[in-house]
Amino acid sequence: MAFDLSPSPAATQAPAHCLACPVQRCLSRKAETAEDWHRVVGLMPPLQAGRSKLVEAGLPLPALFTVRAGCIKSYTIDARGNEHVRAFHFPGDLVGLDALGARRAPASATPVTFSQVCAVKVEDLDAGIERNPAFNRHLLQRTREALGRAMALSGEYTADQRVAAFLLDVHARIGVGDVIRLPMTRREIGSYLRLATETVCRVLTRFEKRGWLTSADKRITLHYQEALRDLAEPVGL
Amino acid sequence: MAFDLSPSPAATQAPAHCLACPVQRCLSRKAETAEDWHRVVGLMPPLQAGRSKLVEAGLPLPALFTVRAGCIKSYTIDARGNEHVRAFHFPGDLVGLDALGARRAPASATPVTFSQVCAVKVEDLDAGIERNPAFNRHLLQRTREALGRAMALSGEYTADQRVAAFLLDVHARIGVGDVIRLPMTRREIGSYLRLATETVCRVLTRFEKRGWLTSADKRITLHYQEALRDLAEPVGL
DNA sequence: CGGTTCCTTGAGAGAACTCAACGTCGGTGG
DNA sequence: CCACCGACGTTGAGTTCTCTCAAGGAACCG
Repeated sequence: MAFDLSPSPAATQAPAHCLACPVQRCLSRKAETAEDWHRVVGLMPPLQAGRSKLVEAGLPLPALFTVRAGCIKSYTIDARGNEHVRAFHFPGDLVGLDALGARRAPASATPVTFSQVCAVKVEDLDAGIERNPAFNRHLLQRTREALGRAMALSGEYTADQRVAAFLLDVHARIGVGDVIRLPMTRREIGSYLRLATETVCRVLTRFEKRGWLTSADKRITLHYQEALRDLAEPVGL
Repeated sequence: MAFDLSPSPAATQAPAHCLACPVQRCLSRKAETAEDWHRVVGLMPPLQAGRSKLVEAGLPLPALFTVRAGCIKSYTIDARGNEHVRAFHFPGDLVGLDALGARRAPASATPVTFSQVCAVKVEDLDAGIERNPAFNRHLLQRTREALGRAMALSGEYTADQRVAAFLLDVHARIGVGDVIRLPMTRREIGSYLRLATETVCRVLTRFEKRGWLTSADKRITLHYQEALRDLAEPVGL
């Protein structure tokens, strides 16, 4: 279902920060009344990398967040103190879906880079769920998408396939032309893809030697997406 | 949230096959009217292993299914013709959540063994969503659970950890005393856990040599769950 | 500037895979 | 009735991919 870009009847009731919001795919678009608008869209102060937690694993979910700018990661810390990145959330994505309705959040969430998010308090969301079927479908849809992504990633793939799929996915979501500005470190990428940091490096070097891309730290330029696509195809992200 | 076992106001409106249903956790328990009961619960003829598909990958989801007896597997076939099991569904589980709201189902579903399921047509489900918020919460909750399971499994674990977690999970769901009657083959277990068939065998043999269990083909008897639990703990299924 | 974190490359180790072989079981057809 | 076939389960041997350990250079921050 493509997103409806035509002006909604509620457009005139939108808060000022919504009118200037770069994100098109947002929970707020499902709001039907001015009351709902302000319930649903609470712009939060800018977030610095790693300075705050939106969600704390083990505690109840305080709110559901829509990323407006930047990048948020969901992660867990295992018994040995190692971090495991579960997801990267880019503008338009919802943070907290994995905890919605659960007593305790399964993962923490924190900004990877300078970020801005909108928050919907869980109480308000529950109220919205009761009354607005469009909210429901939106949430169910997004949760299903997250499930699909997790399923795809849980498959049995080589390091090359994983990295290729990751690059294409990130490119599709925040790429500008052929260029990707990666917000996260190699270690975080490796944690997300279940690869050692060194393996991520080696794969990138390998791709670069083949002329498929140019890697300058966090700036990746894709030269030959077809090759990456051939590799990543089985992953089906 | 523990399931409410007290007679619901709708109990007298239940179809005959519901009164005799062994499954307690079912979409039907959310029905509020006689109309909903029959909309939601359509008992299907018994299914033989591998003889039919409930869901066909690539096609729209025809209905959502609740497993009443047996075991259903969700799976995909990759470009090389290899099967990848995404999930095993036991009595009480919903089949098709990963396709709900999507144009095309991401995975097929077929019985692993002699099974019985109830079906809710997608149209009826949508109607239910509009009117009954309890449906929604149920669906969202189940989808979130599936997401949690996928996330847990997508982690980076050893073969021993995976198999231990799998055995405990299956035991919790369909175990009788210390005994598990596995409905699926070693190949299917390996496909689900992203391990070679031989590796699954070797791990089971290893566990048996340590006295943790007795493995006689599809019949597994757990002797020392603590040891398995210690291994599986990081997986957090 | 030090100190820390990140990125990169090399060398060796280990876990799981592939290939191969064999016994068992259940179904099928001569 | 039984021989045959295919699928399944198990075990062994060798290989391969990724990890771990180690080290050096670059970038960033206080």
